[in-house]
Amino acid sequence: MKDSTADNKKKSPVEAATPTNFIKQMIDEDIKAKKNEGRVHTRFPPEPNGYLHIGHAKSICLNFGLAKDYNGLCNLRYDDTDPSKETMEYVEAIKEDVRWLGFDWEDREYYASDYFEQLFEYALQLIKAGKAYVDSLSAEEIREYRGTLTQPGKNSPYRERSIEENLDLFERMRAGEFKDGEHVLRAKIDMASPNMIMRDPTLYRIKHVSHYRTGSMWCIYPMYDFTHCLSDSIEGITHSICTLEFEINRELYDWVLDRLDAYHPQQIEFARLNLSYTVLSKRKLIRLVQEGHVSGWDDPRMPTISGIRRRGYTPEAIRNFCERIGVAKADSMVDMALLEYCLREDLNKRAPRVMGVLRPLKVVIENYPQDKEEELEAINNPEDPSMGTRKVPFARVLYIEQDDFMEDPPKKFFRLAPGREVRLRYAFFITCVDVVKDPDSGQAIELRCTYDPKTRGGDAPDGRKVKATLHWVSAKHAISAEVRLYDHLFVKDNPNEVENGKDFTDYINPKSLELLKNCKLEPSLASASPESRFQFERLGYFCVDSKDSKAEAVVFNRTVTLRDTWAKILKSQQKKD
RNA sequence: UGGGGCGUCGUCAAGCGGUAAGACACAGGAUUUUGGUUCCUGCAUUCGGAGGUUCGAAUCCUCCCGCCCCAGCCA
Repeated sequence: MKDSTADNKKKSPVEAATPTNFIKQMIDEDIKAKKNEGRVHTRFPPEPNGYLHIGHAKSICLNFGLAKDYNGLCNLRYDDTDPSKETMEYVEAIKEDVRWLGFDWEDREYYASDYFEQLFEYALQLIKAGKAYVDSLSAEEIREYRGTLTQPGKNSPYRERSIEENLDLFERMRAGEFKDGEHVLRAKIDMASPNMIMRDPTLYRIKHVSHYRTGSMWCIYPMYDFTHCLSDSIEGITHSICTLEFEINRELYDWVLDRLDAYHPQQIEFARLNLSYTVLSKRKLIRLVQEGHVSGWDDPRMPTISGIRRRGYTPEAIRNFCERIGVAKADSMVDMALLEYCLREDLNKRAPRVMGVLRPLKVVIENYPQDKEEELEAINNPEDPSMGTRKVPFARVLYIEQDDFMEDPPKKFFRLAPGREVRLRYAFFITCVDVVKDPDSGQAIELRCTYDPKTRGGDAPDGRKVKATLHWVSAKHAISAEVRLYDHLFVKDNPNEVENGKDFTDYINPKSLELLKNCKLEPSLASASPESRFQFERLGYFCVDSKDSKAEAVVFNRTVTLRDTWAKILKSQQKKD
């Protein structure tokens, strides 16, 4: 019953609808209540101080996705208020990543730094309303005055300065009359608030640092809590979606907007993504890069968008993953296996199949004529007949995978072994008649086989069956390539959980990268362009490395293996022993 | 020991007072020229725990337990 009707049934609009979540429910209610005239306007607000990672992808998909679902808009806004950490390099990288993921902010590319003048005006307003003051305590003193989680703080001796004095001091802060740290502008709220955030939070600090966009225009910079809510307000954002750790900041978000009588967006918090076998905190990712545990932000083992892209992931797979994991408020750790499932699902449909031998074992077909060669027809993608076929050259000397031969095979191994017949995919049945071994190691270095010319294409006219089909490549025609095998960056499912005296870097997987130098690939791959993806049959999905691959020295990255039930059988058998 | 949040299958996650969706993972089986794909089948008498309200509770109330976040002039 596998007709198109059944397929259509499966993808009926109801079932294909993106899953609901608590944010959509809130928006639905807002729309019903005619809030914001039914408008939906979100924003993705990265700080350009690092590269985007898969956790950001969740936020990007959420924000842009909501805008799309509700016929609204989503802005790209850089939250660039700390000039000591932010650079143009990051701005560019972020744009490239968001675009690659498939989202478009059109002309709405904004920067908090563009609002500095307006923000300054707002600060003046706050001072005039008696809601902010210039504090001249040192950073350490401010910390002491703040109190603790269980004890209230105490008021700064500068808290009651006159409005005039505050105005004067704040203007002079801007004018550069003071050194870093000499004064700060603080909101006058409540030093005894049970919410630490509300104990007269700092609004502006002096930093004689050049900003990557505003240069030396400013020497005072607004803090996040002051900037973010007002930036949202200025842009007419309706729903300001952020992660859970900002939940306590919402009180301040609302406070600022209320004091200033500004348009008031709704902040909504959701749980950030955690993924098993990797880390997703900027601090940790930056360490991996700086300490050389990886080759850079775009190392294919990194959970960064650029790393994942270089690894060979598709934007479709990532978007699908973000949809499947859902949006909620409970802390969660998503299984990497789900991401890999989404990837395979996508690649299975679109990646052309090809044959490549990673660890070559020479095979000589004894009864195949010395100088003969022929071309066999291979299907490019059994999942998609429209992708057509190609010719693969066959000759007397071939390579097969070392793993596909065992001299003394265990029970369930049904690949090649002495005396056994198997199929070479799209080619012939071959039988192993002899094994040439290295005299020192005893390792098989060459297999002598015979082939059955009547099985050309892979079917025996007499109907006999073989239990295995192997991939192979003609020695004479093969191209050599470097292949990089990647595995989880960490051996621990949650590397954030560190045992006493250890560091998360202690859990880095020593085998996260395996370099294979002398792989043999079918000749059609010689012209593969950078970033193009293939399925190496029976092995996994691979892509041409975007940085290191050259026409004369091809480099492939293994994106992900195929599901491997044989490996599972081996593992469970090993466990039994 | 202050405040804010959160606890539904191994992992995500629906559920919104009418008797536990779905996905991944896992385990079987079928089909297969990829030990791939696809297709079947199984997988929470129970929702952190204990009471209570109700004809009826994962959903409402009370208490308890556990986990996360906050003491940056970071975001």
